[in-house]
Amino acid sequence: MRRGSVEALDALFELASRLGDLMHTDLAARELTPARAEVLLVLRDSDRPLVQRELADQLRCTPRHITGLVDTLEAGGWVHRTPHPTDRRATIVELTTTGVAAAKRMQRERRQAAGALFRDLPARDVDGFLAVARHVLDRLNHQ
Amino acid sequence: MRRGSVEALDALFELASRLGDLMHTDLAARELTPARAEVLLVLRDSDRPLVQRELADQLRCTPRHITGLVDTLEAGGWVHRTPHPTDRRATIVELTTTGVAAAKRMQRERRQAAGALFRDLPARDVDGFLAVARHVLDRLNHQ
DNA sequence: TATTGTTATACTCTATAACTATA
DNA sequence: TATAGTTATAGAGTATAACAATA
Repeated sequence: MRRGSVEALDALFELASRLGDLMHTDLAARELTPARAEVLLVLRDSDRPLVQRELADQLRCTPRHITGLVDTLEAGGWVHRTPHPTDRRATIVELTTTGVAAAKRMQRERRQAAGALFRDLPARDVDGFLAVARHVLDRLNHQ
Repeated sequence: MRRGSVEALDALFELASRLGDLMHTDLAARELTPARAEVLLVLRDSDRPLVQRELADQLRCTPRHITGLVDTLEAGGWVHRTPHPTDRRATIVELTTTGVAAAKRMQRERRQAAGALFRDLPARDVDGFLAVARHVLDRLNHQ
């Protein structure tokens, strides 16, 4: 077996866990959670409004779960629901001004955090890290 | 900012998420969950029996949470509680034979999975990946 | 007075199943 | 008959606060 594989896997999980904790704390200060923040980012990344079903597909979760997330986000003023113009079963979810601002801010902070984490590493090393990560992701996805 | 930083961070989270899903599925087939499996692994890695308080410290969670995890693990026959010989407030948690077998098996499977994921990459690349991961972890831990 | 583990309570993530309205 | 979203229910991760027994 490849030397260092287990260590690499351990480091990967440890890293994800620590970064996840940090994110969680930062989001909590703004009354958000990782799952709810993810909804905002998906809406922000989309070039058009999404229907709840599409949100469920993109977040890989159940429609039922989306109902709850959107309920909370709507109550907090981040998104609002609109009836679909032609399909009366469907509900369009759109970011409010507040939601757009929150998503923008999260994107900016993510860029800054990424920059800070890898700052004093040679570009070559970061590229190598990314290449390995993508290689492993490919393995997982196709097969 | 370092080019590729954001992509590296994204890939890292994606990877952790996919691997986490796989683990979750595998563990569920054995009536375990990630949190409960972690208890077994910590006990297995320790050279001596641990008290619940020590488990909470090592898992970075609350003593209350440990109570629940150990309750379930004990009911399932993976661990058993023993009164501490000298400190009557404390409770020692030890793996049963079943628990030891489960922990061993998880360790073996983790080694195999790690090997499979990184198999067709040059050792140099895996080492580089690990070095970057550890560098970033250091940044997070000390500062 | 401090510590160990517990009861009580609560929020969040996530899922399945049954149901309503609509396509 | 299939689909979108909801109500109902449930398990799991995780936390804080209050408390009893013990150190």
